[in-house]
Amino acid sequence: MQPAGDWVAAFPALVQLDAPARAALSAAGQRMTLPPGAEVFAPGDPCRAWLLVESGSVRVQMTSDTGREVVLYRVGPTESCILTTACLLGEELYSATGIVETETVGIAVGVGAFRRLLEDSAGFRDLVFAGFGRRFTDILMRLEDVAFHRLDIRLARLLLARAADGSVDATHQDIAVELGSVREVVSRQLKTLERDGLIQLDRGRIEIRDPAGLQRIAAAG
Amino acid sequence: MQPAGDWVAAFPALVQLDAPARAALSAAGQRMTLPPGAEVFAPGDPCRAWLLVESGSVRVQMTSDTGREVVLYRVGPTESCILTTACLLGEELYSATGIVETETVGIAVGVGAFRRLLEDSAGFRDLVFAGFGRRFTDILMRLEDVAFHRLDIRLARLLLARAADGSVDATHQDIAVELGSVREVVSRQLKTLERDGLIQLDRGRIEIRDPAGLQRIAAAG
DNA sequence: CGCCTTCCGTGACTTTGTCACCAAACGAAG
DNA sequence: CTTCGTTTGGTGACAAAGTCACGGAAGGCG
Repeated sequence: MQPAGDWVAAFPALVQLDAPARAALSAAGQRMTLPPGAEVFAPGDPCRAWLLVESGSVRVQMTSDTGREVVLYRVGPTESCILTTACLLGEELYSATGIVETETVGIAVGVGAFRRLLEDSAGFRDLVFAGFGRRFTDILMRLEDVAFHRLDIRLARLLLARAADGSVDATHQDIAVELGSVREVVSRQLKTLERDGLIQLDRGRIEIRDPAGLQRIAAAG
Repeated sequence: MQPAGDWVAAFPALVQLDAPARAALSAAGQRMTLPPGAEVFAPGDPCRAWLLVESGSVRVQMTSDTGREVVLYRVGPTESCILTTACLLGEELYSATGIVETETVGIAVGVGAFRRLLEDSAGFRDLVFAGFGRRFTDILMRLEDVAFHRLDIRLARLLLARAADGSVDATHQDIAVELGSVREVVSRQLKTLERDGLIQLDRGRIEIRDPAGLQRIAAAG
């Protein structure tokens, strides 16, 4: 726990808040650091607090009864988790899992304080709901992707999006979860891309050899 | 347009509103009747008003670039459309289509009045956001369904859910859109169910012959 | 009745998912 | 360094679902 105003001041997103709201956030927010792999919430959990990420990244994914998984979205710095907001507002239980990806510093605001802030601060309301609206569209895109788009196209797009320095660090399983598919299929697709000279496979890593070629595949859908 | 308070009084969901909010809603809301088939909004449209259904039903569905469609949810009496709320809050464009199913009487509240009501009325905020939270979970369920559940199971469930009086009035195409699949596949599955004596097919209609048998299939996943 | 539109059935083929194994690469313990 | 268990990746055989291309049957309507 930090002195009041310390972490609040560090949030660009919070400058729009009026003084009383910032003070209330400081007082009510519990600041915490979570290690990679930590489970922030799981399906069936009641929602006890509104969550705001200061630094790091939390991955939110859904698991089916058959064990298959799909990544819904990630919560990055200055963002809040739409599922948490939805659960708080609708008084529902979590229906997905939140997993810390990189060490994350986050603020937890208890239900009571969250509701009070929503009541009292127009700035806080904007903060909460603007993000909400934008994330909702993201989820719909994800639904469209999984339901309608071919896997090779989505795979090519993911590789391009993730290829920070010409390579992607991820296992085939990681990628399958990202796309809502399964390892075997992803492995085969990657093997084909390798045979065609577009990428080169290593254990836990994929080197991009022909970005333009991947672009061509990605643009096909 | 009705006299102030007329239609507002008819809404069970609105009793929680305080007098000023009800007056504001009465003044700002545009009451309108829409025929079946009317398009309430389409992808790319800007969101000009918050929508509330008084009677009837609006189907919200997403269309992919390849022409495939999937029903996201329906908006029934006393409900509002989560996508509209999300677009208003996030200042985004519509990403789906809203189509009137049965003749619908609805209230449209302009953006300005919507924002003012959100600011001024705690009751209105509750009204808007409680529904929002619940619908969001529905969408996640839909995503899980489309991504992970077998079609025969989802089909059996749909038939049972829709079999009001022992039969379902829908074309195979209707059902395919409902499930996010395609007509040919649905036709084949239905044919199999008919061969197994679980249903009987007519043009635009499906008679349920063995609900227990369908239950067994539906329970398998 | 003839004509047109909608709805349904089906074969052939592609893509994706499931199941069952195996092998290579890695890492921790001895 | 070797052993051994775990993680990761590869592959064949098959099932489920989607795509493409038809063609035919049922209804509506002049």
